[in-house]
Amino acid sequence: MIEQSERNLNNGISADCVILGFDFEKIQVLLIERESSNSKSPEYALPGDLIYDDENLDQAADRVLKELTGLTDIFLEQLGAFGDPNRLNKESDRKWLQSVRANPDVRVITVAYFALVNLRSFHPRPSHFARSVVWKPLNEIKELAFDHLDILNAAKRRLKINLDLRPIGFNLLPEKFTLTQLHKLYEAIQGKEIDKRNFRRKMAKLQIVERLNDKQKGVPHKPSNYYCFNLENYNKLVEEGFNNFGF
Amino acid sequence: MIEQSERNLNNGISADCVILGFDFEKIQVLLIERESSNSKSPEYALPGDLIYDDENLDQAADRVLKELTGLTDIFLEQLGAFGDPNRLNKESDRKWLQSVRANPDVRVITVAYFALVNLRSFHPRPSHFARSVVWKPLNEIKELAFDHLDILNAAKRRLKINLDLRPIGFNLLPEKFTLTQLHKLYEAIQGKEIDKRNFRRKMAKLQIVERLNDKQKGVPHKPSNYYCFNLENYNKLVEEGFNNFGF
DNA sequence: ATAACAATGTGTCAAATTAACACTATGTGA
DNA sequence: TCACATAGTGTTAATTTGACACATTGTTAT
Repeated sequence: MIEQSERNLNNGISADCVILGFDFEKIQVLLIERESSNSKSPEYALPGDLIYDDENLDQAADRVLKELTGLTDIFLEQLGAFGDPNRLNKESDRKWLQSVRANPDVRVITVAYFALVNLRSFHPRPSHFARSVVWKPLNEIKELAFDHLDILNAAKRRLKINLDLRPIGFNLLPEKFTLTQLHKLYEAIQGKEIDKRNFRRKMAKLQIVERLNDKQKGVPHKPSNYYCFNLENYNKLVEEGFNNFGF
Repeated sequence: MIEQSERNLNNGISADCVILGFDFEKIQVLLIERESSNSKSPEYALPGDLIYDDENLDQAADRVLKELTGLTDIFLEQLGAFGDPNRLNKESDRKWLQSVRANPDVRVITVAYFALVNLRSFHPRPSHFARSVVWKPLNEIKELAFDHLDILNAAKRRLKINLDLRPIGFNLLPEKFTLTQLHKLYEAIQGKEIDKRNFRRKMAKLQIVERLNDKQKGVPHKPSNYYCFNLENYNKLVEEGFNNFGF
């Protein structure tokens, strides 16, 4: 049927990524910025690209992530498929597609992915699908292109659920981190305060963090001890069927 | 672009449904049966159909479910998108597609759905995509067409996770049921024994079941009391942010 | 040098939840 | 009326959770 030796884009399916990071204050999401056609404030969208006919969905998401961040081997999980037949109801979306796609009017289903990264470990770089890339605070985003706000909301839900099922927080932090940073991360994801002593007690009991012989330097207060994640103990817990990493 | 007045099938995307029921013994899944081309044992697949270009994904799943079961307003949730470019590696799959599809060789992405039904409330009926329909025990299925076994495994995981988040079990039971039936259902989903007294104590505390003035009749032992689900109390719990329906 | 500052790090107790465990009650059928 | 089969019920110990306040340690400013 298909008679072409070059790599073929599948015009009906795209992979979009919700890439989340944590700056020790708020959860941030990586968005691509496009110039507003009519001089309004800039418009944002999730990074994504059409998939090729010879790659599977996960590979397409990996590719988008790699092009944008340079990173591979990242926590990446499918969120689901999205795509109303009339998701192109915004005029600006239609115009933008016309500028970047060969067949702008074809119905596209997007398969959304959910990635967790340490945002200090790379500088996002533009790609053929993203001229300008920015981090934005997850909870302050009120508008996005297409149905991307729906996707973002699905990501928020997934983040919370995942946090109870496994300690995904570690994917958002650097290799060594302080308990306060981990604590703030849990609070940011759950959207509520967690008692400091109770938090530390539970972490101590789980034994999935390990105390390093290393402290913060140059902070104008008592320096915090660094910790790292203990993958081995985590795996043990999971084998035992443990599933309560939440609070 | 599209110049046709008739309803158009989108040849690249299908909706497949994992329809689960409970016979008070085991979790059952509704499969379509196709005659084995070479006289081996029959082959099974998940029910599904290509989507139309003017319907959204959820609507397509609703349609499949309705055609097969006659049911609407059913618990139905998206599982995710599946579809390797080379999912047609089995000869039998390719043959079967040739017999039912206009473009059997086009790459198809399938969006999988997850439905929970009371299997006593209907008799599954054949449809244009399903000549013969059967219930099979979920945990005894070792082989399915295409990548449908992957989808089934995703459904199993989702079922367990969902059970902790909300009392989905009630979707699998008739309106009135005994506590023993509910208990067995929880055991079937979790795949482990749950102490009878502890189970009943927790249900009593949650107040999401209501005792009816009605008993089993004609059973050769002490008749069990019937209960029904209390939606109001359940909603109250959810509003309070309760999320521990598990054991 | 020392005092003010700012964030780290630590323990106890009461309340709630969970896990483990065995016997009586009630209807049917022989 | 007795045997059978399943329904239905309570207690105790161990664990987990939630609420709560103060001493520690390094830096900086005086």
